[in-house]
Amino acid sequence: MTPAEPAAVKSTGKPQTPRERARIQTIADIVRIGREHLALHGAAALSLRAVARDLGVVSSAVYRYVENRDELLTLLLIDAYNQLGDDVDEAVNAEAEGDFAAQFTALANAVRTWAIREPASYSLLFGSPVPGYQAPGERTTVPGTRVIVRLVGIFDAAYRAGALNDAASPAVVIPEGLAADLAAIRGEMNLAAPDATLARGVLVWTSVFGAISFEVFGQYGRDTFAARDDLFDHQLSVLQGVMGLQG
Amino acid sequence: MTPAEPAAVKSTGKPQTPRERARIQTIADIVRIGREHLALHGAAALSLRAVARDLGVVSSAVYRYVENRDELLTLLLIDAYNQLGDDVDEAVNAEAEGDFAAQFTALANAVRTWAIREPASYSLLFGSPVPGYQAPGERTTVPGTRVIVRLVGIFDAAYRAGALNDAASPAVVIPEGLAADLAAIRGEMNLAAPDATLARGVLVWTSVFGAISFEVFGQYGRDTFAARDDLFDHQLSVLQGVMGLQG
DNA sequence: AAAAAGCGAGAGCAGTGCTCTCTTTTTCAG
DNA sequence: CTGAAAAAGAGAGCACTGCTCTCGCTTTTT
Repeated sequence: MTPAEPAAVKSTGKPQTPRERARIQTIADIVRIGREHLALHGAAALSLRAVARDLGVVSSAVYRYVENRDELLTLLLIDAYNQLGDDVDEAVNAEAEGDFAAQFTALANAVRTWAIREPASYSLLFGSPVPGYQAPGERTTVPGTRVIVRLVGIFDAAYRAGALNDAASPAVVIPEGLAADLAAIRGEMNLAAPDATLARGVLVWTSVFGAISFEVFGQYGRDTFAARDDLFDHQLSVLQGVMGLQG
Repeated sequence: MTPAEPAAVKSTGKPQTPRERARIQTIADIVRIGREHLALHGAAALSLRAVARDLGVVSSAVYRYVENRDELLTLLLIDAYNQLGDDVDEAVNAEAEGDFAAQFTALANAVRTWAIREPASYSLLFGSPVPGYQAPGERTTVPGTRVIVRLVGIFDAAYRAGALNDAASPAVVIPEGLAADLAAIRGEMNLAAPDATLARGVLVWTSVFGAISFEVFGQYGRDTFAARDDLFDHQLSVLQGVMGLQG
């Protein structure tokens, strides 16, 4: 599964002095404790003072390591993105190279499993934005796009391999503005798939996260769906059909 | 659009004494101010003391009207659900009675428009749950299900009218557990549509909210999609195809 | 008119984020 | 090896939060 030790610490070469090593260790401890508090009480209840208590240190001391509460949120955000990315990569890599349908299913199931296991982290990444907190794009963009990059990679590889059934997308017209956006994405990510395929990929992407969010955030009633695994499987198979992925 | 005056106050008959009328008015003021704070600063930053200040009263006085912060959240939750429900009803009712595709599009666009206009309220309803806060089902279930009830109603009416193209759903097998859940829903809501249709309806439901959440929560990058209206329109048309709704 | 209930003000408690100063410890340069 | 510099921890303090309690005052009810 996911490693227990957070790796959100910048490893600029080898740690030299013992003080530097201690500092890195302390930051790692703060992230670990913060992750525990996040899992137990949620993001809004994340308190630097409580982390300091668990660390066995007075509250002002943690400010030597973490600039403020938002900085800790950023560290936890990056940590969670990488946990999720690792899980997804592992699951997708376990599938046969040419079995794009299985890869898609594995990716979606990995996201769902992680989300159910770490609902607070999932909320932090994909839920309502924490008020007053703006994630610094230059630090979170790369880990934050690992899953979507992987998903798009699967779809594009499937397209290149001729594994996408074009009959699934009839005469759907892509408006000009959207086509421009998609062209930019295609260029930036070196994709081959045409507009209709990319647009459907976006829909599949949002739909997968919509289904998972409904489950994690409790939007289905409490007792509406008992067979949630079945439900998700079914949703995936329909989305697979939307994509034209032959199962 | 939506009325400016919140109606989340229980109107048990006519207000009798002036004190009772003043009380109802004060609660309405608290909800109105709370809604403003919610829109400006988000749910987690909603402070009873700040509401008290805006109300021109000392902080402990609001506890005469609202049991605690969670109670205020519940009032705002109900208020927001009803705002959204009113907007959706109005939009759907404006369409021709037999034009189910237009009704579906109107519903989805109404939700999206409201969500973009009131992102904090949307987050409260459909985002990460507020930690430590559990919405009291007996007060929120009815307003909270207005949209989905309306959506299912559209789909079921379309099915009864023979307006759903069954060719869209090939040999998709519904597992036993999911079929049981769907049967329970069908019974409870007096539906006629078969399992495959209901299951697709659930997918469409979660997909619509997934797309809106991605937009409102900023999950697309900042500049990834400039033509967001086009994108949403396209997603709706694909989902319409998934449902087999003839446009 | 007297009793009861409702209401607002104020003090107070425990918690939060964050800053500042002071002291101790560690690192580094000469 | 010694003294300066840097880093770290402790503690006090400020402004804020949710919430409780008590004390008077006003309105309603009996």
